[in-house]
Amino acid sequence: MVEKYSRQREALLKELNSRCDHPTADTIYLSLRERIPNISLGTVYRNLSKLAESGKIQQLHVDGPDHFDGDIKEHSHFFCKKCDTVFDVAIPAGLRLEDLVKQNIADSVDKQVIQFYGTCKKCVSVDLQNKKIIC
Amino acid sequence: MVEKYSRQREALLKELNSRCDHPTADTIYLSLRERIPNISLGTVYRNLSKLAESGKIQQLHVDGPDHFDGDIKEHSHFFCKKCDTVFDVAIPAGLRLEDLVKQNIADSVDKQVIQFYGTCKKCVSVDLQNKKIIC
DNA sequence: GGTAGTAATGATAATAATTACTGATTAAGA
DNA sequence: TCTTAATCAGTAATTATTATCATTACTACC
Repeated sequence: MVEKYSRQREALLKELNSRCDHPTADTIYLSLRERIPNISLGTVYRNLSKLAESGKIQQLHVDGPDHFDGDIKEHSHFFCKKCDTVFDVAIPAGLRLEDLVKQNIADSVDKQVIQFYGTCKKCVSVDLQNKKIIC
Repeated sequence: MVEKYSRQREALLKELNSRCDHPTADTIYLSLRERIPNISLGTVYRNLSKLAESGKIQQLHVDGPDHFDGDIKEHSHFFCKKCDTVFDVAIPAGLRLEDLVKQNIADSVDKQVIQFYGTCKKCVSVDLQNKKIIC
């Protein structure tokens, strides 16, 4: 399936790259409707998934609806539980993570979550086995 | 609101502490129904929220439904995108994070997410201001 | 430029996950 | 034992997200 240009997807990416907050799908939808009045929420979700899957944006799973980030450099986030704002945090190597956030953004840190996504060794070996059986 | 003992909440916590996977609310619900046949899914959600809020368990926001972890020590997780399994990862200080996961669990790491939760400086200063006005 | 093929769209329905409501039950202290 | 308030089961409602489908609009080729 060859990806085809679409005005909506382009606007979505531009919107996400031009703002420094970390909007939800709905926030982006409301924002885009000013320029593309009849854009549909489904189109926003569809393209956000597509952009996230191809690595052009980041999708952040948090309390409540997902947030999206146009900055794809590896970096951390600080979520304020009170005002629901998402802050960017750049982590220099060799620094205690929590201290860093506290320097500029956080008054207090309750919780720190580190997550990895990828493919586990078991799944890869199952793939190899299946290959053997088929070929 | 004084917290009152409940058989259901106790069973929930025990269940979560006795298993080493990271079940979803629904998985826990199905499991508990064997011992408490008429427990309701609402009760499971209500108590999971309560336990997570009071820090007795961890709630993991990921692709798809949330997962829960009875282990509240600070540690990382590895999510296999293929089999949807959640692995625990202990991170010794001073080690490159990604390398560690790759040692035992991961064949490949596509994405690493680091998240902080807490209260930002702005919110705290707003709180102070409000206090001034009221008192 | 015309047109065939197909990805993408808007509108809406459907699903999944979670939360809220309600009247009954039960723990816990007086 | 009596009272009160937290908790429950059952169910309805809400929220976030995904699927469906008929129509639109990119793209490649003539």
